[in-house]
Amino acid sequence: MKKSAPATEQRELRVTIDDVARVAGVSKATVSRFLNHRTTRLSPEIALRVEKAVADLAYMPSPMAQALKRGRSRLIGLVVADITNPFSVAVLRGAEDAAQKAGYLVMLFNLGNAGEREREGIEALASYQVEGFILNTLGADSSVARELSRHGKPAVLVDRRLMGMQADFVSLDNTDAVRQAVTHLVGNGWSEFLYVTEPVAGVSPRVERAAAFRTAAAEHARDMGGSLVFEAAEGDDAALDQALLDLKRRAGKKPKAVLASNARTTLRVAESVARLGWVLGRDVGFVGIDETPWASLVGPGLTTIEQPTDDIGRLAVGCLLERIQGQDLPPRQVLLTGRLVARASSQPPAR
Amino acid sequence: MKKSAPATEQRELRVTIDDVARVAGVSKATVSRFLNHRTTRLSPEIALRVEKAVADLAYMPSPMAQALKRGRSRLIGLVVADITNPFSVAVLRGAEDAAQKAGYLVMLFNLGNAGEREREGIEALASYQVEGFILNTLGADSSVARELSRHGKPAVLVDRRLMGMQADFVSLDNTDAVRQAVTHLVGNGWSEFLYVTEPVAGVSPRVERAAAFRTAAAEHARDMGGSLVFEAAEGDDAALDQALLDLKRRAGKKPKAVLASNARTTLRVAESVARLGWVLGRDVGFVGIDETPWASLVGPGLTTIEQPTDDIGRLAVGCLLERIQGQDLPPRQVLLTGRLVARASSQPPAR
DNA sequence: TTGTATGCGTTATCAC
DNA sequence: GTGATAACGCATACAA
Repeated sequence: MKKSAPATEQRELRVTIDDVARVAGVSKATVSRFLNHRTTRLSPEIALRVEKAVADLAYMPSPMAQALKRGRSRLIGLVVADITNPFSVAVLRGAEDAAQKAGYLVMLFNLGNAGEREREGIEALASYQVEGFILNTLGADSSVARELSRHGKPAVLVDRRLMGMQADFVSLDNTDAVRQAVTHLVGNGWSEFLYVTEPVAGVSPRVERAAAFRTAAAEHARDMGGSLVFEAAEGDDAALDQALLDLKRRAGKKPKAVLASNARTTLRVAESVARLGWVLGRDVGFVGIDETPWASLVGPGLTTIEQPTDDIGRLAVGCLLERIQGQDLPPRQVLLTGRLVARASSQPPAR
Repeated sequence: MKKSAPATEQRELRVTIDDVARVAGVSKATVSRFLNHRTTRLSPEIALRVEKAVADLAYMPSPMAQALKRGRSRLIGLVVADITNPFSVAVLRGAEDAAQKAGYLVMLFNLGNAGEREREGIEALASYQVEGFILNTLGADSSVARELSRHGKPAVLVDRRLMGMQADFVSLDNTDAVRQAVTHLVGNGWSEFLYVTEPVAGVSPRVERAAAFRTAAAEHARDMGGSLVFEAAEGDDAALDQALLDLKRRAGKKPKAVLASNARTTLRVAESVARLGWVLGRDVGFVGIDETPWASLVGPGLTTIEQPTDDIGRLAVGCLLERIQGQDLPPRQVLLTGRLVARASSQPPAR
């Protein structure tokens, strides 16, 4: 019945371990041993026969069956808050690459910014026996931590911390990044500052960066006029325009600069500046977190802080694999430092 | 032995169909039927018991085991040429979304532009019993078509055709898109044209768009001065600068315009224009294929042709699911029309 | 209508 | 050293 291969319709030609065993004239146990426990000694002659059969049939074990048996799937689950976000994609790239190199495949679950689906995503991925998670979540659903530990599978957080979650964490060194930006601008002679961020709302990188800005501002107090943090609500461009106008009024004749918390904010600030008829780097200094391919093309070129996104992804799966391999370390934090890419938007103000 | 759950170490608390059966006081066959064949009539009383047990235990079938048994995994394999490419990501987004809604999960394999890994990717994904493929490949490895039909699994091509591959194909209507761009520019009074593309090298969308440009140029011959196609090699910025200078010389006093084949090309053209000290929309008209978040910020704003990327992804999995459900249709082509987003870079030339 | 038994492709525990 | 054989969790043909 198994041998009947109708030539008309191409049937499933999956080569199984039984086929190999039959061709090699051994039992499947032997084949399995040959494949998995290279240590145990097989008689050379048999080893050769098996090896040849495997090669001839181009046999590849079914990861599904393996997963079912051993409980390990060589799969990594990646839950991402918003695949539209270039940062997420960059991390994904690094992660997928590192995973591939380690013989793992990535299963993706995109939340589309729908926080309530976090549990759903983890659930779905877990059901496929992923061996661990990389989470770039919204942190909206606090039950995620429980959900995760319920499965007892390792997880590493990327970019965003999760309250009540004891796990490895890989991210940009936000404090240092903001400090670099402020130091750079102050050093170039800018003195009135506005830090623009998406609504903080307890999202950890936003919280940290805003706090870092306040700290840095305090550190540079004697070289700075004033500093303010503005939370730019999603669609409210008018408010952002107004914040910039306020900055201008506040600054008077002193050179004013804006610091944007990420690429999306950078976009919005650039648009706002354009609406006001200002020119970046002339009417207002600028540094934005997140390097982008278009940074050099906007105005006179935008100074940015580049995140080592690739490394973030790579290190995230690195951490994860260590956990998967059973190492029982305490939760680690991996903070990567950003790199300031200086362009004309932050050059010393005229006069 | 199964019942011994050491309280010290949280053991695998995977709920299996056996657990449900035990709790409900029925056989696992009954549970399975309740879950899969809602049609077959169970005695209401038993159905209720099973339902309650499933709910109480929060039972979720193991997709792995199901896949092993039925040969179907509710998994879709997505092979992407370069996850760094915003277009790929946009498609991925749409695809992942549609897949999720249909109860499928996406397994991702990124080629990182390494064409020789196409087979590897398909192989890896296939081994996980993905039910079908969505391919946005490089087309470098011609063995891919064979590889695919070997597995007998449906595939749909996105954006790039594959030689010798009979499969569904979803893409932007390249011909129409280029025609829109040319018509728009000609209508606004631009007359000398340069079409800039990445090296064509047999890559189908590049071929098609370049061809479409030549056709459109021919159609508008009486309103156009001249038209040329330039293939911008990867790192060779000087050549691109020279091409633009040639365009200028050729055009003389006539208004000259550049058409960029995609977002990456747009970036390079914009950089080149900046190097030459020109201003888009004034010294040179411009339209680029691919809408981007930064299009409005470069120069006076870049006119673009927006691809319906989301729909492309969505329709791709739509096609795929139809195939998976066994419909035996002839290969289809789904061509989606782009939308011209007019900005100042293509406004009628001064004078 | 429900239960029993078998097999999907592996790995692992026994015997031999 | 090697080969039966029993799981892994599930779906289904068949028996009841």
